[in-house]
Amino acid sequence: MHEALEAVNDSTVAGIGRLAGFFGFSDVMGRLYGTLLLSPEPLSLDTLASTLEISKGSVSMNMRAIERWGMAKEVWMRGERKKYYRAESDLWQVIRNVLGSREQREVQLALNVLGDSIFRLKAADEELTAEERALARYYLERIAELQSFFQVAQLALTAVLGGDDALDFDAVTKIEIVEDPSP
Amino acid sequence: MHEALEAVNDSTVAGIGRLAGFFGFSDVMGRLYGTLLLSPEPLSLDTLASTLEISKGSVSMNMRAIERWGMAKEVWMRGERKKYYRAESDLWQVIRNVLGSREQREVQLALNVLGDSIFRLKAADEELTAEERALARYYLERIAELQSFFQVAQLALTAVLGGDDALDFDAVTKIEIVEDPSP
DNA sequence: CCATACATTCAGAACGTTTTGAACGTAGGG
DNA sequence: CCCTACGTTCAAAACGTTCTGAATGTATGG
Repeated sequence: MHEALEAVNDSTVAGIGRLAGFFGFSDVMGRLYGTLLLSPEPLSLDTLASTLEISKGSVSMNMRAIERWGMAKEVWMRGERKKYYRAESDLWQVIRNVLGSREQREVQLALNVLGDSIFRLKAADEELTAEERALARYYLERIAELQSFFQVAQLALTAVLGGDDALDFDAVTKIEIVEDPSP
Repeated sequence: MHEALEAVNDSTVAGIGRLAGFFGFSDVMGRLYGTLLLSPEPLSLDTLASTLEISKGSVSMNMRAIERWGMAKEVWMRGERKKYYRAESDLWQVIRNVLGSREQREVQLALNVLGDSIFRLKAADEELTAEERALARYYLERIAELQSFFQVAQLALTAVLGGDDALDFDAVTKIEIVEDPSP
């Protein structure tokens, strides 16, 4: 294998690991995904374990997570007993999967909590002393700002997700079937 | 203090801690910032420590980080020997500070690495066997996709940062001076 | 219905990160 | 010029997270 190819592979896999870490996944998940992404052929768990020099156990668990996130699909190879995986190569699809099912929920939850707070403060208004009432108004100002932040975030999310939040359920449910390439 | 005010304070501080964690800071930094954000008056290190029930040392170190990120300013109170802090209450300013100095760098670095990889692969092309050349082309496809992702990220960043990447250097350099409110 | 080859699981180890608290440094008031 | 009140620092401890590897589960071919 040419040195340039190896170097590029290494830095790309490492980079995707870093990116995964940024998105709140473990680096290993990213490196597994990166390795698959740069392999024209599906890879087996054993291959992944020896390539990345991590234990089989870790590969097994991380690959299941990767699969659940729609970042890779299992590929059944005729005549093989091993499990093979192929990366979902459409990066934007992967990003939509993650944003759609994780960040979306998070943002919605935050907006609910903020809405609740506003309600509580308004409901309690009558029972408050003058001093408390001033503080309540102060809270409301701050909370309104937080609300506007999360509303912008929500807008940005729905923009990336393409208007409606249609997720790619195929990614997690289907198994691709490939003919054995050898005769 | 009315129960509703306390409840709202708690959930907001906890929520901002969560948000901070999401952005790659420690939860404690977020809770400190949240506590300051919901206080009309600047708070001292001691107050913060006892309010959040964490050690003085932790408050000291985290507050310095918060200050460096432009999330709060030190406020010198006449006649007081304690250090007081006030939150930067313009949330968008805070977000611009963070995105501008951290994510921006990260994205730029990624784009550089990817550009490098493309260069390396093209430069090595002649020395490759047919098989290696096919793999190199495969890599280039995948790397091009990564590039497009980071380019979109860069666009989004410059959009939020408001065209040019003007940072608020005041946030980290100035110290606000407040008159002693008591006679 | 074994024997084999693989995948999965999970308790414990290893690791990195965060927190604490005691020791130290420093400045202002008396 | 000392005493006090505060801030800072950092080694050790606590903690949470991730990894490993042996034990276990499972399916396939013979």
